[in-house]
Amino acid sequence: MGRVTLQTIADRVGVSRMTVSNAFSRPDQLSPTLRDRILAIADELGYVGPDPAARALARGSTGAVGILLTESLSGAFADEVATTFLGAIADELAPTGLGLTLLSTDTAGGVVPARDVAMDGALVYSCDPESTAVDWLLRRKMPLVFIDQVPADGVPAVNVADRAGARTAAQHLVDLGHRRVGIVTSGVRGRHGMVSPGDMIDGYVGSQRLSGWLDALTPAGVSPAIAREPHGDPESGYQAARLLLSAPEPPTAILCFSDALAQGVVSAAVDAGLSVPEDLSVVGFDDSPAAARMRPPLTTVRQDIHAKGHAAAAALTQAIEAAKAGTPGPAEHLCLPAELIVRASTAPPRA
Amino acid sequence: MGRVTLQTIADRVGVSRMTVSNAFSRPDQLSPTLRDRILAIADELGYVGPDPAARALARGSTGAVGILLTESLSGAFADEVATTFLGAIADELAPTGLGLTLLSTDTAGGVVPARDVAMDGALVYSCDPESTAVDWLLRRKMPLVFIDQVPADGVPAVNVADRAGARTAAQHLVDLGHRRVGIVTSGVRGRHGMVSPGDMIDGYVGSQRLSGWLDALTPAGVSPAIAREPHGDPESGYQAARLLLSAPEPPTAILCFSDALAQGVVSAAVDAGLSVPEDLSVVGFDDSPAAARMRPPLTTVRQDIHAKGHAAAAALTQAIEAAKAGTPGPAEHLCLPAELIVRASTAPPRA
DNA sequence: GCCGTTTACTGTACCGGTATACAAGCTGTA
DNA sequence: TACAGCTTGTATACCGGTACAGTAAACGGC
Repeated sequence: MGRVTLQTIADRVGVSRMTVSNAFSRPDQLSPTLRDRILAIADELGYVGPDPAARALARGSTGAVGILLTESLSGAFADEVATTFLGAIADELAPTGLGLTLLSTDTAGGVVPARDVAMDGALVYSCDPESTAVDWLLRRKMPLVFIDQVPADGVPAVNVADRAGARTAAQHLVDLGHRRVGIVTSGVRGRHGMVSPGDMIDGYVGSQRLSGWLDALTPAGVSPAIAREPHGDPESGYQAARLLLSAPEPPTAILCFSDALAQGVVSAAVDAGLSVPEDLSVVGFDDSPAAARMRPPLTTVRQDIHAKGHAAAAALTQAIEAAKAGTPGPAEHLCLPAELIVRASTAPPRA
Repeated sequence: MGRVTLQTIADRVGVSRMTVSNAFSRPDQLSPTLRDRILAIADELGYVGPDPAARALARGSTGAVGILLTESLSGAFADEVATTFLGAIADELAPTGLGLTLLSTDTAGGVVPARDVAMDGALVYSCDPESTAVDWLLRRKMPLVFIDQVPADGVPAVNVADRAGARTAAQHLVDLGHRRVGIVTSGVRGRHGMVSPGDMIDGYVGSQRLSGWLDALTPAGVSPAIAREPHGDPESGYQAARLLLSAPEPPTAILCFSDALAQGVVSAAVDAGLSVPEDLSVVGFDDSPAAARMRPPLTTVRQDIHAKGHAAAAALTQAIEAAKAGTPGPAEHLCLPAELIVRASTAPPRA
């Protein structure tokens, strides 16, 4: 016995296949009695509903959107900011009934998800704009939204005022009187250890934040010592801080690329017998839930990740609608605010 | 101008549509020279590759598998254990070229992802087995793997020895001499605050761990005080611990459903002027990265989440292969070990 | 009682590919 | 020379639906 399709049911009920299709997809097109009869027989035959793949082909839309994440997916899942963002996206998408497909940039095996998976649109989150995966998405001309990426013409973008936020954070330290400032950052590619600004091959967010810090530090005559690790976990922050603190003239304050790194920095300071903020001020970035829980509570730059997710999801569904309707419309470039949250991990340097 | 399809290219090159299809999907079926010519013209026409939706219909396989997660997806993303698991799954799937589609159980809007999204198989992670979403998946007769769920006949399952692990943890406390033991757990549904075992409507994992704890406590004549919160974050652990510690005869040790809750429990103890482990022993569950970083480092029950992800992904790809080949094969029920890791958060009670 | 609407259903033509069997043109060899 | 055995390319028949343009009958207004 073959598979049960609309035709099987149609034959059995004695109506046309189209009527059965309508029974499932457009209930208002047939009489309730007939519909009930069809549904009953379909159920009896073990029919589950129109085949999604066939429907996708016929309708021209699959019920899913993709999301392209940085490098290895597991890296993204280890990052609290990324997972929070994903959660926000998922929440926004749920009521629309869209599924969210994680696209790996891994192209091994000859399969390229960005090219080979059916979807109605995609989010591109903090990816290398030169990567082949992004290129495929662009070539498919599907509705896209860039998040935390260098904005591109014709593609809606959602970003955060990273540069302004970073500048405010650095200015805060300058205002407190710090003149020896360290920076702890991370990134897989490029040099590690003590680096100079030119050594950094970071994504858009990384370079924006660095620019912001320098925007405030340079006019104040401060040239920061920068320690850079491959990863962004607390352990890496610990290592980077040790490097900075072992210098002949150690910094009195450290700006971190993330709250996770800042956690490690604080631990390193404590282990080195320094107290925060008296001996060392520490500033994080993102205002993750952990930031407020730290002791001392961490001064950091807050970004509203849920708002970012909301905006991204909205922009995507809107782009999909527009594409379906044939009305491209202009690609909006959104920029969400970033706000300095002063808590207890920063103070003036010891006299 | 319409869309570019295989036919467009075929007409332009002067070959049959099938040959163009082969140029993309089965390069060994035509001469390299012709293939190059076809590819060149396809590129010139802006053809991106075979349409995934059409290919899915014709081939009978989409390049994606689904994953059904507990309740709201954002809840899952806030849970470090779940995200680590997702990362592990994603990593396992990447080399196979399969995309991973997150299925929301949200059925609002008339769209049910579990029924309406095209996929080759699905993982069901810690879901209510009675939920309609799970039911749809079962009815679609698609290859499934149940993870952290009550195993079902005919469906491959991956579980952890939660009960045995919990028993070992509770036994550890009993052996140390504790006789007043508290339990901190969480779950959205059911009663909250101080509860008795019967009040808990928890998932499989929750009830397994509880059973394990009781397996060791009951024979020792210990009947634990149980505090239950809706959520599983540190803040909830804090609240639950306050409840337990404010009792007339507060516990000398607390067993927690997760490391995240344990973090809050430790904070609450510290804030109450108790030192861990001298005044209060605390045991977590999962051995998340944070457990070893806590101070004191947390005694906990370790489960290998990467192994779980690996096993689940392997079971699913295997089930998909089997289904494709028409060889159902028996559904294996795997159970991964759980191991007590004794660190510094447990000690004998004060004399 | 006539005519314009609505309701309920059907027929046909796709959506954009892939599997499979088959035909034609070479090659090698007995 | 004749025949088996590749290599290349083609023709046909689906995969399982949906859109859209009918058509026939029931409905309603005057």
